[in-house]
Amino acid sequence: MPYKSIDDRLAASNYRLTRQRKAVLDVMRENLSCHLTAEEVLFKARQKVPHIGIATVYRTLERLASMQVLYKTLLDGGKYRYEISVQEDHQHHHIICVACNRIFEVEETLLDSLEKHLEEQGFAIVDHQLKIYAYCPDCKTQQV
Amino acid sequence: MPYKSIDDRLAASNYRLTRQRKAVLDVMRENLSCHLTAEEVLFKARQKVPHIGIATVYRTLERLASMQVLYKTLLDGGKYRYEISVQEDHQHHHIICVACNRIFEVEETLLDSLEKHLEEQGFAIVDHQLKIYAYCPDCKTQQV
DNA sequence: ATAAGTGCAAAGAATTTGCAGTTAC
DNA sequence: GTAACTGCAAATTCTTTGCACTTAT
Repeated sequence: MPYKSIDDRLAASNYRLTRQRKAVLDVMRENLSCHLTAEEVLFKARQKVPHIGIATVYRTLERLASMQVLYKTLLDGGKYRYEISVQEDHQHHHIICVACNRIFEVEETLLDSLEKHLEEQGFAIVDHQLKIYAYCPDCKTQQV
Repeated sequence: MPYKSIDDRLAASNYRLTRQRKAVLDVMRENLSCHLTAEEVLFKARQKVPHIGIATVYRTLERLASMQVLYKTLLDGGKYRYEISVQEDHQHHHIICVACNRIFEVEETLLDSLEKHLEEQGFAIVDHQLKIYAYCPDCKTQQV
């Protein structure tokens, strides 16, 4: 299993563990299945390091994403969102509630047959991402 | 079949068919399975109406998307892309080549069982979208 | 000691908006 | 005739970058 821990990946890339970077990383670790925007990360990180700036947050998120420590995605609304990537394989399948905008995760199992089909057509699949727009159970109930 | 033609949808919404809007709509009709950015639409539309401005293009695309005439999506790179929606049900499943950036369409068939599963959990699904990142057959062949 | 990282503010890129003039109906 | 639409330019929003100062190693 070629999975490397986050700490291994950090150590392998002459990455200085500053207070700011630790704060960002801690925020991401404390919000395991959240899909945070840079601004949300900023506010949470400021509870740890009050003077951290948005540029540092962006730079840190960008760097962590390029190291595969975070997964960066453009789910909706024109803002990037970041999520910690605890497993090697991606499983970024989301249900976005069209009423409350909460984001739910779907477990991955189902795209294997499609992938097989496409590989037969000559594609070499690298990654995939599924977005489902729906009313979540709470919002569905609240509708008349 | 509750499908309404584009013209019906336009007529039903006191929509004035200006030269600019006709140009944008024609561009979209002439690029059936393309996923154009606003800027790409602008340049193509200027071949028909030279003085059309980017604001008009955005306003028209936005309006057509809200009428379900176009499908608006954020595929990659932080820009919205627009595609004409010729069928009632959405089938916006794309393969994005990670080498040449071309976008391929996948026919839809496979997410039914997943939807059934989620509906049982209390979700009411509105739409879904699948992105697959891959090397396309051409680029795969060109790799050593 | 010094290369890397930070915060600020300014720059960029994509999109939206205000407004005075224009046009489809 | 008039409400809707247009083009321009300015404003917004999100993200990136330049630079002088600071800090982890």
